[in-house]
Amino acid sequence: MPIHNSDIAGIFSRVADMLDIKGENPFRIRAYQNAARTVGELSRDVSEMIDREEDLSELSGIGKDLAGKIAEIVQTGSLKFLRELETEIPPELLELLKISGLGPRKVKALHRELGIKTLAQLKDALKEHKIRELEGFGEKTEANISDELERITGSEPRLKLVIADEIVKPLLDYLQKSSGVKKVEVAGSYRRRKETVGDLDILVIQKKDAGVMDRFVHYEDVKKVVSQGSTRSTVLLKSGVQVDLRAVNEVSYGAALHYFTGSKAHNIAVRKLAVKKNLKINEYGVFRDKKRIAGRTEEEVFEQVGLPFIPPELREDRGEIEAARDHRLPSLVTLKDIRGDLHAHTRITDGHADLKEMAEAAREKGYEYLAITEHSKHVAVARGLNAEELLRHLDDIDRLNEKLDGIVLLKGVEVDILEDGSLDLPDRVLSELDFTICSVHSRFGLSSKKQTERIIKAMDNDYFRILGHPSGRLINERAPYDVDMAQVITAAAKRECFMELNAHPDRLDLNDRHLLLAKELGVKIAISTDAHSTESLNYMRFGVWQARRGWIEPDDVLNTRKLTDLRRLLKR
DNA sequence: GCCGTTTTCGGCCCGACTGTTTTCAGTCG
Repeated sequence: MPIHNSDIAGIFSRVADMLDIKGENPFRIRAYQNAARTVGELSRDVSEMIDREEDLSELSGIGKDLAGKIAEIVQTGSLKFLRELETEIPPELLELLKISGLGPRKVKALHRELGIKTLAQLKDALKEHKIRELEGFGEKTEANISDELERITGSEPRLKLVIADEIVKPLLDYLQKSSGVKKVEVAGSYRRRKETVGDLDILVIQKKDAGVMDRFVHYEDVKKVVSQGSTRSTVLLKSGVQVDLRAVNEVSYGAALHYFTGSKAHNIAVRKLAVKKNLKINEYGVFRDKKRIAGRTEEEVFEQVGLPFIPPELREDRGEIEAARDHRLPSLVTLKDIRGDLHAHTRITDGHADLKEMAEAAREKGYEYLAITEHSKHVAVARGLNAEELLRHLDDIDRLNEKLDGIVLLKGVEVDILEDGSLDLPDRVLSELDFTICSVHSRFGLSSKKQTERIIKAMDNDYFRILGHPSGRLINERAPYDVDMAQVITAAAKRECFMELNAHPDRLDLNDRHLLLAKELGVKIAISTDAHSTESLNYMRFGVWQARRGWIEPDDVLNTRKLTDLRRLLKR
C-alpha cells in the first residue's frame, strides 16, 4: 500500500495526542501538530519527494528528526515511536479527546483514577455518577460530558459552505436588528471560504452594553447555550451547528476581524512577525508596550507587521505571508472576471431547463457565452446521448444560436472516460464540437495506478480538452477516487489539456491544494457550475471562492477570456 | 521538536470562559 500524506499526518497527530496525555513538553507536542498539518496540506506526495531524494527538512516545521520519522513511515508503513507510546498509553484514550470539554489532563485523570479507556466505559461511569467524585471534576462537568457524548454519537460532519450560508443569513438579520449593533460580520473559515465549515464565528461591533449577547442566546434556533460572557458567547443551534458570537468596540474591529478570521496557523505566523518588531497583537489591537497603535481595520494590522492586506481566502499559512512580504501576492480572480460558463446540461439529458431558458439565464448574468455539455451514452441514468443524438442536438444549438442575441452557445459534451481510457463517443463526432469535457462516472474503485493510467490515456486523445470534476468526490458523501492527482496534472500540462474546477457546492472539485499545483504547472482552469437548471448557474460564486483559495488569478482561468481568445485556447 | 539580520540555547501567540476553586487549571478557539 502506498503511504499517503494523510497517513503520515494521522500518525503525527496521534503522536501529538499521546504526548499530550503523557504531559510532555507542550512545544514538542506542537511540533508534531505542526508537522501533521504541514504534511497533510502539501499538494505533492511526500513519498514521491523521498523517491526523488528531496530534503524534507526544507519544509517549514520539519527538522532532521521529523524528516527521518517521515522516511521511516514511508518505508515501513508505521512509526516505531508511536508503537512505543501505544504500549504506555492505551490508544483508545484518544477517542475520549474528541469530547469537547475533555482535554488531555482530564482524560488522563479518568484513566488513572477510574481506569476508563473507552467511550463505553465512560458512559457506565457517568451512569454511576463516579465522575463527579474526582478532584477537578464536579456535577456540571459530569453533565457536560454526558451531553457531549450524546452529541458526538450523532457526529455532525463539517457543514458544506452552501449550508453554512443558508444557516448564517437569517441569524445575521436577527442580530443586525438588535439595537446598538453597528456592524455584524461572519469571520472564521466561512470568511476564508473553506469548502466546509466547522462552526460559525460572528463578530459584532456594539455600543456599550447594547445587550446583543442576551439577544443572541435567545435566538429561536438555539438549542443550548454553551457559554455566555460579556464579550463572547457560544451556542448550539438545533441543527447541531455551533455558533460563537464575539463583541468588540470599533477601535478593535480590524484586529478582532483578523484574529477571528484565522486561520490559527496564519494568526500565529503574523503574531510572530509582531514579536520580532517588539509589538504584541491580540484581538483588541496591535500594541507597543501597553499602547494601542493600530487595530481599527485589518489593513492597519497588516501594515504594522510590514505586510499589505492579505485576502481571507489565502490565510492558511501556506506561503501567503512570505508572498505578501515579497510583494508577490496573487491578484485573485473575482466573480466579475467570469465571462461565461463552460459546463451545463439541459432537459435533453438530466437537466431541468431547455436550451433557450439556459441561454437566457446566462445572458441575464452578463455572460458572453454558455457551453452546453450533455452526458454521453454511457451515463444511462442521465439519458446520455449517443453519436446520432448528439449530432442532432448540435443542429438544435446551431439553429438557436442564429436567433440568439447577446449570448453564444458553445457546442460541447461531457463525454465519459471509459475504463480502458477511451472516450465514449467516436472521434468523428467529437471533431464537430467546440470542445469536450471528459469525466469519470464509473469504476471509481480502480487502484490508484489503474485510475491514473485510465485518465492519462484519455488525455492522449486529441479531442480531450477539459478533465471534468477531476477527483469525483462529493463533499461529506463520497471520497475522491484513488488517483495520483499530481501525476494527472503533470500529464495535463504536457498535453496542454485543462482541468475543471466544478463549482457545484457538493463537489468543489478540484480542491484548493490541487488548484495551486495546477497553477504552478501552468494548467489552465475552467470554473464551471455543471448547472442542471437556470438556478444552479448561480453556483459560480462557490467556484470562484474555491479558486481564490487555490491562489488562482484571472489569467489562470479559461472562462475569464473573451470568446475569440477562448476559442483559440480550446483548439488543441 | 523546531529554529536563528541580536541566539546553536532558550525561546516558542494570546485571551475568554467555566467549573471547581480559595487564587487558578483546564479547555477552547
